Amino acid sequence: MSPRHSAAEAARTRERIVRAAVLDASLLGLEGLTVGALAQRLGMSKAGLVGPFGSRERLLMAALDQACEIFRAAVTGPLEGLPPGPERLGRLIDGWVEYLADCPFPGGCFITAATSELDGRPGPLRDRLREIVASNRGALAAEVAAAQTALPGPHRPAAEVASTLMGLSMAANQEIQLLDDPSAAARARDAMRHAAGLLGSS
Amino acid sequence: MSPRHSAAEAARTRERIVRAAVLDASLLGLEGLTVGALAQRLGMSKAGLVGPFGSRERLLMAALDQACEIFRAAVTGPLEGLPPGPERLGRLIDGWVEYLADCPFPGGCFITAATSELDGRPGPLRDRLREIVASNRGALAAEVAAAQTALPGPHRPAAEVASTLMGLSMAANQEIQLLDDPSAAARARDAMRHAAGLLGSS
DNA sequence: CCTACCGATCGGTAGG
DNA sequence: CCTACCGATCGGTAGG
Repeated sequence: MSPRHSAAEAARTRERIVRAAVLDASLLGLEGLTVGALAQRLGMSKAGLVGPFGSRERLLMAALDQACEIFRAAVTGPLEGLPPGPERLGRLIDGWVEYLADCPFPGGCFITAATSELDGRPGPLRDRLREIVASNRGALAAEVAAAQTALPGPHRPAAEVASTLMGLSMAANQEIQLLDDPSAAARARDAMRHAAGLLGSS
Repeated sequence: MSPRHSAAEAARTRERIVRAAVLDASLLGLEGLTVGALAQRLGMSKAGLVGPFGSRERLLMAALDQACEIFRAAVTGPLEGLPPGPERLGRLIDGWVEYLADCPFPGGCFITAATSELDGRPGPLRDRLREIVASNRGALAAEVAAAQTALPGPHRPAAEVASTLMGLSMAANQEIQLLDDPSAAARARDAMRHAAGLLGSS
């Protein structure tokens, strides 16, 4: 006979809380998330909500990690098995733009928003985000470098192309989330493919 | 004989409050600014701090407008009198990168941070920010189009180049504020000049 | 997982 | 511009 509260049940509760925390933090920011409001929305007490994490800050950390996981599942997950090269980089760009245009986060790219919110606030959350962003940037520069070896030169420095692609994703996010510009996604796709060297010079 | 509290004195007080509010909001976000903490830092009462504005939200609006003014004074102000064209666009890029590298806001570009914070929160602050960003984007696209007429073609669409420049500024801001990357400014300058068509294809 | 509570702080206002 | 106060809410904890 299983206990009233099995470990699997506790894990499900935890996951349910984290999922709701990600949605709240996407709209209100990590700092704007309050345990009282989140508990009320889930029909739980504040103690029951924070309990599985120990503190609000560790709940925020779990939400940040979950957001990173959602990003990876949407953008880089579908590339698994494809060999590095122009084809893979092109698909990465398409998936990235699709992620921005039909975003799993209601408030737009979670990582971009967290960057602006946390970059001036020293602490564990900022440290973790810095790791996440540095890792994503490094992986992106490697994708660019791999594609360049199969494309005719000369090439821009891979780090510069990676910066351009990161920036274009942030610009598209702003155009979609703040400016409600319906042409943002198509423009971002063209600009990113061009910056990556995947389009002719025409 | 002047009254104890002249209009000029009131204006100075107001300006002093707005200046401090911009600094606080740059580090904590507009939502993170609290009138109690700001009043204590200025040695004032909460009522005295909010009084000249009527409410906290109108103080935030004044801070947003002031931040926009600071950005313009730093980046587009020095271009006054220069005719549109490649020379002017190049100087704009240089001033923009300099603004990001040696930023008048302690937490990095105020407008970029406000975008991420406000884009999911309907209200007067979001509406005002949207006007500011749309205006800046439009002016930038016009600068690009003017420069292109004096440069050998073919050209990328001006709106696409404007998106790329906006994005590169955001990427550089992230690299400077979150990643502490000392090569960010030089890379951003090269990438922006290249995106603007101001560099050869070498 | 809950109730019940802690001290602190929130934005705002009355009255001067 | 101040003091003194309002009701509401904050994150957290004790005890079960």
